[in-house]
Amino acid sequence: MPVTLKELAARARVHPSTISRVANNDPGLRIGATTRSRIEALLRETDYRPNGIARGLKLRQTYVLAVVIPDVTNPFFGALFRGVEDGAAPRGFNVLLCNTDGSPERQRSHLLSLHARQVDGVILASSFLKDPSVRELRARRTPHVLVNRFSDEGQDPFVGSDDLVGGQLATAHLIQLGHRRIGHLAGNSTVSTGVLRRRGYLAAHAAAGIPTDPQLIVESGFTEEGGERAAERLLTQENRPTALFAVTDLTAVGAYAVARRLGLRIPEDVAIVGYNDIPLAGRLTPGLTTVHVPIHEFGSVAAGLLLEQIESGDTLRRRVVFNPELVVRDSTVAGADDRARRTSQRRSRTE
Amino acid sequence: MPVTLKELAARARVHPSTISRVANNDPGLRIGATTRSRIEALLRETDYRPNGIARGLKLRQTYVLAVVIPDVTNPFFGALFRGVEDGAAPRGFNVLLCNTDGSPERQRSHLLSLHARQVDGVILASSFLKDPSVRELRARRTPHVLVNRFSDEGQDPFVGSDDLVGGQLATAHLIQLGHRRIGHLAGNSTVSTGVLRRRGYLAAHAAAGIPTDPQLIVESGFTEEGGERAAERLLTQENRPTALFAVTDLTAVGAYAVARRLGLRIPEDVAIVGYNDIPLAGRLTPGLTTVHVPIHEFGSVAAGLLLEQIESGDTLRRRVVFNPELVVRDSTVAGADDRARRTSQRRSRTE
DNA sequence: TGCTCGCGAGCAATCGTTTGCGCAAGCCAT
DNA sequence: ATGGCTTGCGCAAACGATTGCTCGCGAGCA
Repeated sequence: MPVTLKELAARARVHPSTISRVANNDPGLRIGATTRSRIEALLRETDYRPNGIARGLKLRQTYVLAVVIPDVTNPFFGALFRGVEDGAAPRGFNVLLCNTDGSPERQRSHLLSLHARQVDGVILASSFLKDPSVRELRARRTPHVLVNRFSDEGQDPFVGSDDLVGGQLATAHLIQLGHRRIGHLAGNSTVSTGVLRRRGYLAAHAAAGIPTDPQLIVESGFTEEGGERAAERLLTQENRPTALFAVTDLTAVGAYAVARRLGLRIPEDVAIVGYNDIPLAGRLTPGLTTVHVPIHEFGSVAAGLLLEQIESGDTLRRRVVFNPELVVRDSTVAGADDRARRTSQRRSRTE
Repeated sequence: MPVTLKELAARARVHPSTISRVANNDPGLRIGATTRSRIEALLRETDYRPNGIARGLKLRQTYVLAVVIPDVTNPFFGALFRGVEDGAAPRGFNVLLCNTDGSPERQRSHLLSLHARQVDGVILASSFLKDPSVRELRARRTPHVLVNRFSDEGQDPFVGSDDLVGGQLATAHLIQLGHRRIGHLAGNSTVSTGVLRRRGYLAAHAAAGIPTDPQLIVESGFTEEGGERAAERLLTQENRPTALFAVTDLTAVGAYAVARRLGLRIPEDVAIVGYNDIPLAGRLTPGLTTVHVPIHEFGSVAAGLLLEQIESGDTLRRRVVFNPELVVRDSTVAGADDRARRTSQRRSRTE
C-alpha cells in the first residue's frame, strides 16, 4: 500500500532512479529545473518515504540498534534504555529492546536473532565476565558497547562507573560510622559489578585495618528476592552484622523487607547502603544511602560510542568510566534525608 | 560477512533455491536423500540464518513490532512493555520501543518512522481521545492495538481496564471512610483515562448524594511534578480537602511530597488514593491505597491481539477490558498495610 | 562541417530470499 | 517404442531502492 518509487516514476513520467536521486538530494545530480520541481511536488504530495527494508537491503544499514538488558521493569535498566533512545533517536535510529532475565541462553538467542535482523549495533548491559555471546559479537565484528558490566576476555567499548571505587566508598562510609561487622549482599561472581564492588568492600576493610569475615559475604544475585534471601541469612546469624552493603538498590530493598520482618530498625539496628541511586532509593522510608551513578548518561554515552563505530566503520576501543558518588540518606545516618533531598532532586529526571 | 544462500549453493553445488527450500522445510519439496542430507549438514555446519532484511523484503513481513509509550522510566510502562515482549518474543518477534514524553508530535514522527520501517504492527499506549496519529494508523490499515488509553473516533482494538469503575471504586472508598471534601488530581481531558476516572469520581459523588466542588478538581497531567503542582493548589486552599484521588500512582507520589512539605500527616490529615498499583505503591510509607490493574497482562494480551491481526491479515475489532480492584493500604486506612501486604506480594512479579 | 562537451535523463545490476513454473531423465505400462 | 507419470532439481522473476554507466542530443568551437 505504501507508495513506491516505481509508481511515482510512472506518475512523473521519469525513471525511478531519477526520483530516487531527487529524493536523496544526490549532490552530483544534473537535472532540468522543470523536471526537478515536478518530482519534488510529487514527493511532497504523496509524502513519499522510501521502504526501509528495501533500503536496508541495498545500503546494508538498517538504522536499528538493539539494547539487551536483564529486565526493563528494573528501574535501573529503564533509565538506561531511555538514555540510549535519547542519544540515538535524534540521529534517525530506532531501538529494539530485549530482556534476558539474566539468562545466558536467552541473551544468546536474542543476539542471534538480532544478527539475523542485521541490526546496526548492540548495546549490551547483561554481559558476564566470561561471556560466549560477547565473544561472538567480537568475532562477527558487530558494533557493540558494553554498559555497566564488562567482559574481561577482550577489549570491548565500555561505558560504566568505577565499581571498585564505589564499593570502597560505600563500605568506608559504614566503617567511618563505626561499624565493624558489615555484611555484603554480593551479587554474584560471574558479573563484573559483583566482583568489583565486593573487591571494593574488601579494600575498604583492608585500608581501615579491619579483618573481614567470609561469613559476612553472601551472594544475592541482583534481584529483590535474592536480596531478601541473602539478608535473611546475614541478619539471622549468631553474631549478626550491624550494617549491610547491598550490591544494588533493588537487593537493598529486599534487605529492608527482611529487617522490617525481623523487627530491626534502620539505621539503628542495621544500617543499609545500596548502589545505583535509582529514584526509588530516595523515596523509601528511611531514605536509602546509596552510590550514585549517572544511569541516563550511561545510555546516551553508550549510544554515542556505538554510533561513532557505525559511522566510522571502525571498532574504537574506547572506555568511558564515571566516578561514583556517595549519597547519604537516613538508612545509615538518621536525619540525613533532609539534607540529601536537595541534592537528589537536582538530579531527578523525567518522572 | 554472514553466510548467504548463494555461497552455500556454490559449496553444495546446487541452486540457491534448493537450499532455501530445505532450510524452510518446504512441504511440497521433492529432493533426493543424499542431496538433502548434504544440504542439511551444510546448514548446521555454517549455522545459516537467512538475512532478515532480504526475507522481509520478499515476504513483506519483518517480524518486528513496536511499542509506543510516553516514558519507559515510568514503572507502569516498563511493566507494560515487558508484557508485550513476553507475549511476542516466543513467537519470533522483536520489539521496538519508542518514547513520546506525551508529545503528539513525537508520537507522530515515531509512527511515521515505524511505518517506513515496515513494522508488522504497533502497540500504542500514548494515544489521545482525538488523535490524528491513530487515524493514520487506521487509514494505513497498520495492525495496531491501543492499550490503557483509547481513542474515541473509531473502533480500534483495545486492551485496558474500566477506568470509570476504577474511578468510582477509589472515590467511593474515600466517601465510605467519611470524607466529604475529596480533591481530584485529574490527569487531563485529552486522554481517556483522565476523562473516565474523573467521571468515576463524579459518579461516586452523585451516587452518595454528595455535591461536588469544581475547585476540588485540578488537572495534573500524569507526571510526578504535575501531581505536585496540582496537590499544592488543592492542599493550600481555604477549605482544603481531607482526601485526594490521584489519576495515577506517580501523581499521588507528587501529592505525598506536598503533604510532607506542608506537614500534613497521611492519612490523618489527608488521605490519598492512587491508580495502577505500580510496585512503588506498596513500598511508600505509608503504603499507597490504589486501584490495581494487571499491567503485565495489558501488554501480553495486547501482543496476542496484535499477532492475531497480523496472522489473520484481518483487523479484528476486539476490546479486552479488565475489572480494576481496590487495594487498601495505609494512605487511607491506618494499619491497613499489614493486611494488604499478603495480597500485594502474591501479585508481585520479576522484581 | 566535424568534433567535443555537457546536460538530462534512462538502463541495468545489485542487495539476499522466496516461489511458481519448467525441464530433463528415469520408470512403468500399453 | 511411445506416451505419461514421477522424481529431482534449476530458472528467473519478483520485493523496492540505490548507483555506476551509458547514451542521445543540442550547443559551442575550430
